[in-house]
Amino acid sequence: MELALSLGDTSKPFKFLDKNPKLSSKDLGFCMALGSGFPATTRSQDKLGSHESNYQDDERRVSSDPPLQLDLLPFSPVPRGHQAPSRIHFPWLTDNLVSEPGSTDAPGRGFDVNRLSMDDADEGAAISSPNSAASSFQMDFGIRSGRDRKRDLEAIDAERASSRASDDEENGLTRKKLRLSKEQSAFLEESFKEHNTLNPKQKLALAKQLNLRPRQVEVWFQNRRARTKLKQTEVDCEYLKRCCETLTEENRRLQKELQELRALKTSQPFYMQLPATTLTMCPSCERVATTTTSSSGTTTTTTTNPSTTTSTTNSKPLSLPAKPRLFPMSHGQVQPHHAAS
DNA sequence: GCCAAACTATCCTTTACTTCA
DNA sequence: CCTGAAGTAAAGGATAGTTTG
Repeated sequence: MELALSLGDTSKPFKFLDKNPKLSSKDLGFCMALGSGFPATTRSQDKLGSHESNYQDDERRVSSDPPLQLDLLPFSPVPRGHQAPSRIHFPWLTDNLVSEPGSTDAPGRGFDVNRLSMDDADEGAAISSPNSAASSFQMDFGIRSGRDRKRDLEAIDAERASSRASDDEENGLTRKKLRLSKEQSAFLEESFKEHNTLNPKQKLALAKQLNLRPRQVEVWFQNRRARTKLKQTEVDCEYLKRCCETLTEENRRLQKELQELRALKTSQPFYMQLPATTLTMCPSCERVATTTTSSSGTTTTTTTNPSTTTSTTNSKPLSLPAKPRLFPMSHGQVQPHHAAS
């Protein structure tokens, strides 16, 4: 079990957005322009650690560039004068990222949650300003299912936590650990399926989409990679354990077989007069065949019924995948290998 | 071209917080 | 309500690769 790793180029979109109909076109219908300003992520840098400053550098680097259209999402920007596609409303998105569907408002304008349609409500992902989430959602709870309401509350909590975190950071206090919302986690998870590492642009794009700091996205991917590795280690461990058990059992069986052969040799001395027999393994089927060399020099590969030999009556196949099976099968039989012992 | 310092990204370990049984 | 286990966000250090002067 291996994770496919695709380190695409920076312009490569997240393919899951195309593949996942739930998240594609209609739902994730927004594009993003990274321009000169990053008001949400720009903050004082003197309190930041080394990692933090790295990402601040990233932000500065991007920020200093001319406005950059990221094609991380399913459709391209709508040309001036064209009808904008419908847009999804992520609760964690700020109103400066998403504009109302069909609205002529440019992104960056305010968003009125009261204008949400029922469809939007059913998506359970109404947009709101992170600073006014509670009041906005309260307006809508009357028409929401309990589950949607719960999700909304979770989103609000996440937003509040994020807001608290930012405030704390700005105040120089230690940032409290926040819990990512289910939507944020799911989105990150989908991103991880596409790329288990991020380049700076992807990181920034994800951070902006999810209203997280780039450092949070980075840390999430780090921890996610660690979880994947841990899981893989557990799987490997389990496999090796099974292999060990199987081999132990096989060893036990072969020891028993050896004892039986020795007993047979003692009771039937004429056995020693048989022609020399060697065991060879068939490279294609990985089974043992018996090759007997006669006194005249001709060799014959024999296939005998295992049931005629007491030493093989209790043979059973190993369950190890793709491992050589060192025991006689139906078309080959192990003859007593009576070396001088 | 070589080298050392700085920078950057990632991994690993640990801590602290949250959730849940 | 308390508690321990599990999950996970986050911090900090180590390391390796890259860039720069």
